[in-house]
Amino acid sequence: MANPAPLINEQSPLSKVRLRVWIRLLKASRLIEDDLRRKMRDECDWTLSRFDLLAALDRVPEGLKMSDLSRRLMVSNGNVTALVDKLTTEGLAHRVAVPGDRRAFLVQLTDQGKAEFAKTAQVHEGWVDDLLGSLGLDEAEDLLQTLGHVIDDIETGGPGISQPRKEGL
Amino acid sequence: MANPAPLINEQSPLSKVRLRVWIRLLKASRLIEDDLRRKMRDECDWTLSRFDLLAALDRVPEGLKMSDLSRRLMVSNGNVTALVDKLTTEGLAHRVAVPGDRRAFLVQLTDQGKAEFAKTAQVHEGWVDDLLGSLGLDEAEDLLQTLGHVIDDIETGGPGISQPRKEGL
DNA sequence: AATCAAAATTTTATTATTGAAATAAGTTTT
DNA sequence: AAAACTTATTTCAATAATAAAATTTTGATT
Repeated sequence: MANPAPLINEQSPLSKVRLRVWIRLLKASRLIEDDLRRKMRDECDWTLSRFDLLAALDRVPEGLKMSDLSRRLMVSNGNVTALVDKLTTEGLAHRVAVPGDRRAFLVQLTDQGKAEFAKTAQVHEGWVDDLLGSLGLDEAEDLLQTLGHVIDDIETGGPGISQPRKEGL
Repeated sequence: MANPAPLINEQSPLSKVRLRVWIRLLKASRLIEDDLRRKMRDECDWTLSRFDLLAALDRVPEGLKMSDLSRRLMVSNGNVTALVDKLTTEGLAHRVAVPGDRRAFLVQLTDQGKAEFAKTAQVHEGWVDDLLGSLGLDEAEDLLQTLGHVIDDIETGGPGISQPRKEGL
């Protein structure tokens, strides 16, 4: 009655709705990210990548390997190398040897790094709170859950594995 | 009105939840975008920017000005120039004069451009449908609505205007 | 041990994007 | 109609990110 949902989803409403979701998700994300990036630059003279890197390190006091950082931040290895190098010369982070593996090391925040991050993180949280000001608690929690499902689905079943979905196209 | 919302939101749970929402939104967005970018490159030999540009043009048959494209795609003017130049030399788009304003022109798709976009758009929709496969219709529609609110709020009340929020800090 | 493949990081060359200055056309003010 | 703005686009130099190759170390197999 309401929706006879065709089995062939080539033209199904659902795939169109999902497409619109993606477009809107991307737009929201860019809108927020661009604004945060601009504020970071103008008001703190930081790049957003730098903030993200410090945020990742701040959450794991024992430190993270380069490859962990690369994976978590979803940026290339070379990029992490350059970022960590810069933070190191500025005294915000340092590399410490991993006992038993001379290839790798852990990147940790210095005390100065922790302190500077703490300051900026507070300001950053305020910006985000402003930008997402339209979200009430319930709405925010729903969103959190839905996005969580999407992420899990992509990370587990998703891209690399590509289970067969349909025969024709 | 409806929300007793503490005036000091510095440590309020809500701002923390919003921060988590932002982090998750960004993660989902990157996960999807990276995957689409990779597939575009590997399977179609297209950049994602190219696809986005064609998509914008496809929706507006009468054509769009460079500045419109720049605004819609949220990329710089110079970037649009370069992209349109490339599409033009490949015969997918062309510039047509705007009567009455010799500064501007409209960028339109050529027939070839429309045809090639149509093909790729179909494939693209399939990828998105897969990536967002965890979203049912209801969930997708909720998400659509919530993201719509977020976007509207940012675009109208948001960044440029910056009504005073707090004195301290 | 000697060899080989995998893992962790760095280096490199290339590409994409930006932001700012430059050019040019249109609009408003005086 | 001159001067001063604003808008539309392009050019250009600098930045940031990537992908791929190179280095070094580890772990496993023979």
